[in-house]
Amino acid sequence: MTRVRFAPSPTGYLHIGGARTFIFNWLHARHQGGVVVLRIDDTDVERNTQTSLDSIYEGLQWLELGWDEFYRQSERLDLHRQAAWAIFEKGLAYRDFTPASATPENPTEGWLFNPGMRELSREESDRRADAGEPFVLRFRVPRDSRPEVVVTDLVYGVVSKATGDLEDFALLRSTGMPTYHMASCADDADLRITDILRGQEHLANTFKHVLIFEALGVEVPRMAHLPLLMAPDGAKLSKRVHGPVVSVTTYRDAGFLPHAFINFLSLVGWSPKNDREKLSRDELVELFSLDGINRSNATINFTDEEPFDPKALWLNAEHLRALDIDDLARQLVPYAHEAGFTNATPEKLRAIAPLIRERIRLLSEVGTVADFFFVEPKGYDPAELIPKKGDAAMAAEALRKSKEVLSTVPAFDHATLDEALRAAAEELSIKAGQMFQPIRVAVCGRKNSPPLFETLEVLGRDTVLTRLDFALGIV
RNA sequence: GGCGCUAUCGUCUAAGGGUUAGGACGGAGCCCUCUCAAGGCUCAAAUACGGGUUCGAAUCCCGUUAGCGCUACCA
Repeated sequence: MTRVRFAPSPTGYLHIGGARTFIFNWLHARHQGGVVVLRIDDTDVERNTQTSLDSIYEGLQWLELGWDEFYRQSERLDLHRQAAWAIFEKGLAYRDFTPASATPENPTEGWLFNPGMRELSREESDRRADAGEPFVLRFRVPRDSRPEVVVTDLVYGVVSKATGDLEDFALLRSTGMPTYHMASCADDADLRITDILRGQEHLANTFKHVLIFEALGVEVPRMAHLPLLMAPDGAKLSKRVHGPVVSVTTYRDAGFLPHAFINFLSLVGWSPKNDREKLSRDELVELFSLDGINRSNATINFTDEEPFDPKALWLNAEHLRALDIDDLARQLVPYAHEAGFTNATPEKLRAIAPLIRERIRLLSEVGTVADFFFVEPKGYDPAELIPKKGDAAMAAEALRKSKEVLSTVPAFDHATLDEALRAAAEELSIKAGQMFQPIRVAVCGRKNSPPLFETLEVLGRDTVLTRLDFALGIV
């Protein structure tokens, strides 16, 4: 049984890199019919915050992928400590009494261990510990008996590191708290994690982890490291320097569909190798394979002006267009309210949805694309009313004529409107387009809009006539 | 500095010894059209650099350069 885990630490917001790691884990597990474990790696008490934890839940819940088991490392500290001391008992770890301030002597030089501590006798070590002297528990890297540590990564292939280049890393801090390496491996072993998919920044840590797993006497899980997500400036994505664009909730708030967002992220660093781009969640589960994962970092393409990767936008638009009208209308409701359209009822949105479905890339764009369905367009420049190759007089004439026609037309539907308005244009000896533009601007407040007749139909005769009057007054 | 990893159009990627180096987004143009979209068609756009190996290299090897990561009692 495949068991994977996603192990965020609540020291920051859930950003899209973390989300992608979760997605890949989820996809991998579901593809194999396995189990997804969510584990909060909160052993760094100093930096943990509740808001980070909330942000992680919020982001993860929005993805609608779910998980099967849940753990918090802070509730499993005894397990981690027991594991660490088991390693110590086997002689594979030792107490280091060097004060913390003295350890990082010179970070630019290869530090391996603090002098004198490795070879402390068990008796002396116990004695000093009993006397209350603080210490960290360090792993005793077997540099003499073993030339290198070899890992076969499912993405990066065989990678190895000389033990002579591996420092004696800490297992337990002087506070007794486990380090990330210790807690992570003890938990992975205890939770019987079979496949570890995580960011490539952990590739170098993997050698240490292999040593820990071996010391624990457990099988080393399969490893698959994922290429990192970078910002266009070449730096790793970070909330501090790149702003809210890296936060999952930003995508949610802008009106991404969760499965479109998942679709986008799944395609960065991974390829189904069949030129497919728009993929449903089920298709992703079926197609997902570690073979398709890349080894090089990928850049998310955003700018200050456009915070979302154009491809993410396009994919979202694709998924939006694939939604059925009722579903789309339902999803639009909160965004219409957010835009300030207090009169945006589900019924009205249901009527508008077909008109904007192919014109929005984000659900929030209902606010800019469909505004005139909810508020009177009055701020436009009267010059906009003037049709191409026409003048103000032509605009006024077209407006007057359309008012006359629209107030008497027998039905207010597409076919009737189409026929009546075209006939009116002919009567005035102007082109249909010259007839339509003043109406469009009067009714929508701008030159770009959904198709005119459908728009008029949704707006209704009274509203349309009122707006034509207003336009006539300013033209 | 040491160690590890990586390098194909602007971006995401396919091709893993033999292809006119393919697709997608974005860009440009044309068509469709009541505007805007959507849709259709077309075009521009890449194997980091230098050496090998080979009949043949984007692909294998070495070097250079660049980027990223690790080098903590952070994760």
